[in-house]
Amino acid sequence: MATTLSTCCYIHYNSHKTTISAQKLKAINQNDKINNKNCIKRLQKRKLRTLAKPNNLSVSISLFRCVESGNLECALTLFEKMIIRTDPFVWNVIIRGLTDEGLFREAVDYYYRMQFEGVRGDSFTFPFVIKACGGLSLLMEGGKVHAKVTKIGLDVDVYVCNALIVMYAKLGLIECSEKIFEEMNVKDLVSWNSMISGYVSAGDGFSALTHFRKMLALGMKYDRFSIISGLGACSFENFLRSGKEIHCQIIRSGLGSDPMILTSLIDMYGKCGQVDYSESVFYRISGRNVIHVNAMIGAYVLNSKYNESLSCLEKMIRNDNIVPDTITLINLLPSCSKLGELKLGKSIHALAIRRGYCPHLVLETTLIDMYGSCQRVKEANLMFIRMKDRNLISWNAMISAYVQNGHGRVAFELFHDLLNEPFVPDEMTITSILPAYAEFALPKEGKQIHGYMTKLGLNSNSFVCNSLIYMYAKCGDLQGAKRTFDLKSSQRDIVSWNTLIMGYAIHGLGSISLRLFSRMLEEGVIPNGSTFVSLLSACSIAGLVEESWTFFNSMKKKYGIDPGIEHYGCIIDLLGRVGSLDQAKHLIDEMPLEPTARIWGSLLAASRHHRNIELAELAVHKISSLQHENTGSYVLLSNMYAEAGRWEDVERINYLMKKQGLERNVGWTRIESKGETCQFTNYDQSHAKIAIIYDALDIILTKIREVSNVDVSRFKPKDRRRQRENHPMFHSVRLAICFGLISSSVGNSILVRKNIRMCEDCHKAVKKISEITNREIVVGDTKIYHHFHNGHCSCGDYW
DNA sequence: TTAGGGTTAG
Repeated sequence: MATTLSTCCYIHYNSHKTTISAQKLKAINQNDKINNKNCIKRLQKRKLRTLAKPNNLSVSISLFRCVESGNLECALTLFEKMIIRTDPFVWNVIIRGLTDEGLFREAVDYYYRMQFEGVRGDSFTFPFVIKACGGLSLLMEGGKVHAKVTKIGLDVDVYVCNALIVMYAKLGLIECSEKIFEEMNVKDLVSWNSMISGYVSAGDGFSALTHFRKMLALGMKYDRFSIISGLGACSFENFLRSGKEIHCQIIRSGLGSDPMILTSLIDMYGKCGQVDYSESVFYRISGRNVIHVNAMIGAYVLNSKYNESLSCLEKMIRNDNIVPDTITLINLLPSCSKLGELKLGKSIHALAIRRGYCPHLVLETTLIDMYGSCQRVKEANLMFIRMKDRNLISWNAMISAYVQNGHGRVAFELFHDLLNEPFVPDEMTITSILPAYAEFALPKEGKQIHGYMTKLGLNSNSFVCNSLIYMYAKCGDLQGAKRTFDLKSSQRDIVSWNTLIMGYAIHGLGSISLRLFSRMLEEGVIPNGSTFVSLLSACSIAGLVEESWTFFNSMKKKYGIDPGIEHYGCIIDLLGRVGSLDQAKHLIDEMPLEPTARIWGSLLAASRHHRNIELAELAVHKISSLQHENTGSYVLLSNMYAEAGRWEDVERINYLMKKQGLERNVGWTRIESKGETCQFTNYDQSHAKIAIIYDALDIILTKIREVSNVDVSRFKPKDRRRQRENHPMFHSVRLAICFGLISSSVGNSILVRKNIRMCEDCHKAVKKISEITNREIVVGDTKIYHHFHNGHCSCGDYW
């Protein structure tokens, strides 16, 4: 359609010059509000008297009828066939038709063509053209049109001014709207409504409400649009009291059954956190429509009542014959994400396709989010790839889906692709990608992304600030985390405290975590469930057994917090650490919550540490039955089998993995040296200084062999070969550490990062290296940081 | 023939 219209615009660019007086026609209707029928009659009457070409009149009428009935193609065909187009009326009808259809570019093109053909725009032309400029989001066009109306003296016309108020608000220039509004000599109801709604769309609910009240104080008569904007202002600012006042006003003024107002009321109460009030409005509506249902579902979702949102739709389909539309699906999908209802999410996707709702930018973005939340990153990616249009939010959703599912490296690649797109990353992009940096990056890279954020002016938001604290801690730069925490005191919240407590925890500095907790209480910050996850992790990693139990028991007693699955996870880690495997298994069986893959993962780690293959097999089986991504647990079990020389079982696991399409992650270790980041894989030969690295490794190998527990001689010859192939002697972590040793000054500490957990043999070896070289060696894996010093590790040999 | 309008993604 758009192409056809554009073609029409340009093919007939040079048409005939004006012969009909525009002023005459303008005079006909200038002050009248007439309906279609009257207009046609009047046109016929007047034109029969004044126009020399009655044929042109009938075309004008037909053209108008076409636009009125929505047949724009027909109107355009008629328009192009007109020999004389000097009457602004026909241009106005066409421009209006295009604007109403959302074809803003074409509408503006016709306006320029009108000028080209020497037809002057009138007070009817400009409101349409200004609306089209607002729709195009082009300040340049809008500004030119504004200059034009000022030049020809139409800047005093109420309709023109009202259109300008709306246009500037849409362009994000609310100050310009304000200026026009203030300078208007005569303001009508639409002027007030446009200004109030402009403030709401600019996110300034306070000014919107002030103007709403001012309008009432001036004795202006308000209408449904004033009310809708007023309620929008209350929703935006969480002004429940004002919302309730407007609700009373609605009832007093007899607007209580207006369907649009009822929708806004449901929405306002939902956004003010009063879903009960939303329900009360909703269930009193007679003749509910799909928009009411959508607003109610939105209110449920916003207030975390996901099951209620699903049953609401079910009831409405059954009792009110409501047919879900695109927005119903968009509102419902977050419930699938939060409840992990992948099956329902897929059904919604299928329904959207069947009903022809796709392609739809928002719907598809919500589907990416749903698939990402339900750990279906492949489906999310497929959705993303197939999208016809993408915006920054869809890119962010895809980056977030990768990060959430542990695909940090792909997320990095996508983030870099995004930098080549015409989008500027926003706070959400940064909070989405920062965990990927946290997962893999080193301090210098962490600082680089922080610098980039500062350049974009994106580090003042509390979400971003907390992500930064986490990222620094996870990059191994605890000082950076602490510095961000101290500097951002104005954006600091409970999440900042929890994050820093967790930051020290993952570095095995549990005692500092505990001191921070005390300071947090002194500052009057009340702990929440996540605080205890951080604290219990701190105790567990640092081996503070007694403290762990004290905190766990105080949660309910002292703070009224019911232990969640994460808290049980920390206690199971702790029981694993002290070797109480039976107790850990017993706790899993007896706890009041359904065990998750993470819980079984804790038991698996404990089983690995205490060489309990039977329990490890059970844990892996449970993880598989939860349909959780299973690569890590299979690899761990496979390694246990290998350590025990059970190669048939290793083969079986490999077969299982292959059957399920799972691939072992290629292990690597990264290190920063003299401004550069180097990455090593096992048995790596690619580094420029690899010969010196292997020489250095040779020198310390003799010492390392003393602590290695891999006794090749106890295997059969065939197994011995395989054992040698899997020997950790040249594992990436050792190569990276040796590179660190030869490229840094004696005494300096060495920091490396791994993408998978350290094997036991390397852990023993690095302890020994720290002793013989008298260096502090810090190794960060996906879970914690190991600080090796003088033959000991901060993890207490449990990770 | 003109202006303002309900529910929509992280």
